[in-house]
Amino acid sequence: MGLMTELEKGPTGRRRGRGARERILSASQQLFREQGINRTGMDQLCVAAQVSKRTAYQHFAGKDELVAEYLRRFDPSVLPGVFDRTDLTPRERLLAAFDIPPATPLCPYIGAAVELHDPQHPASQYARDYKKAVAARLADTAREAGAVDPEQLGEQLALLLDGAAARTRVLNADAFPTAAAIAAVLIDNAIPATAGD
Amino acid sequence: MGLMTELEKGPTGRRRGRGARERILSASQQLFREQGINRTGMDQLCVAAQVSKRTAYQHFAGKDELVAEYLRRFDPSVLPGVFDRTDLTPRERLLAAFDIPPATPLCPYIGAAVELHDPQHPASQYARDYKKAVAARLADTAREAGAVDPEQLGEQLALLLDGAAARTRVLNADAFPTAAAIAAVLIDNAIPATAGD
DNA sequence: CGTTATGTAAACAGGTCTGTGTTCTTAAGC
DNA sequence: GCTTAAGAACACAGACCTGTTTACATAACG
Repeated sequence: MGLMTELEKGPTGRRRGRGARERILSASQQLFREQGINRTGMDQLCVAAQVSKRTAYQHFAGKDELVAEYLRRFDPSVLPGVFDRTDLTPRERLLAAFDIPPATPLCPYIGAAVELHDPQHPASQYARDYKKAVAARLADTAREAGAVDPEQLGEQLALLLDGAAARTRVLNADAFPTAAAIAAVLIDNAIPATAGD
Repeated sequence: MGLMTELEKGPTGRRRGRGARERILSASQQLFREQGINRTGMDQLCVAAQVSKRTAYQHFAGKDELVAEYLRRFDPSVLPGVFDRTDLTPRERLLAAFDIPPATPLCPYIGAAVELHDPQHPASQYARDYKKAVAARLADTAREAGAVDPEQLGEQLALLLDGAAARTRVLNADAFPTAAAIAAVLIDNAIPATAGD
């Protein structure tokens, strides 16, 4: 009976259902990425999300909370499509982390941390948590691959990812192949020839 | 007779000499670093520089030009105290690039590129030039050290520097030791045992 | 002494930002 | 059909930002 999901909009352009929050977050992902956080005003964002400002501020206490939520929704499962690939060996999974689609302009976590410029900001804190989670996941996979010091290798590979992201942004040129080449050297050095696969 | 350098200020608090421009740039270095570029207004900056806004806008066409000049004045000789150290072997010089004072919070070039968010901005263009210059200097030193592929090694080490800077910023923890460890591995791999020193 | 830069001080213009209040409209559910 | 809650539309407040303008002061130099 109930079954009212996706009823979207009425004849006058009215939008109901629970779409407002999702539309706001979706517009945030696009605009924050394209223009940056500070250069995207709430007005513009609400227009893009087809939501009134009043509604936006009923869903989010303020822009700060929205930014934090934007980051949180960004990658809820930490590098999906990399660590989940059971068809790859652990070693291949470590390298797969550097095969990112070229459409990705910049790691949003670094962007947020730099733009907000306040380590205490909720979004900055989440960016920290996320980066630690990535390093931990890499370390787990490194352990699985038989690395001598998986924590160290995980931290090293995480640094390579961040370096590639930052350098890609500054130079406007894809730096991930370089990072992948370094990763290959580190992985070969850290994993005994007889281990893993 | 002339000899009027450093006459600084008159009895009424008036400041003359050619200090205004330098004071503005000096205040920029401090404030842009502490608060970021976008969060530092020209008003605040002029107060800190003890300069009227009128004067500031006579020296710089606008904030954009000031930001570009701020970056340009930052490190005119590209990593001073690293490439100049003739007391070190080329190999040691490559590693010395990772021994940065812990007081340095973040590479201002990355910060500017992210904050300004416009690759066409003069400051973004200079940041690109600077990063390329660093990589070239590293490549030169790598060649001097006898590396097999000095261009590649230079690019790799530059990526490590940027990775350490970005990661230090996001995590609020010094990532340069990790980068130095990776650098040591790369250098050892790229330089034949018999070359250099 | 008079002229001329150079600078201060402070108001102002026009814009954008976050966030709120106010009124009207309409869908959902009984 | 009636009630209720969610949202649209829109003006507005208050702050801050970049950049300009006006009026005044003083140091250097002839």
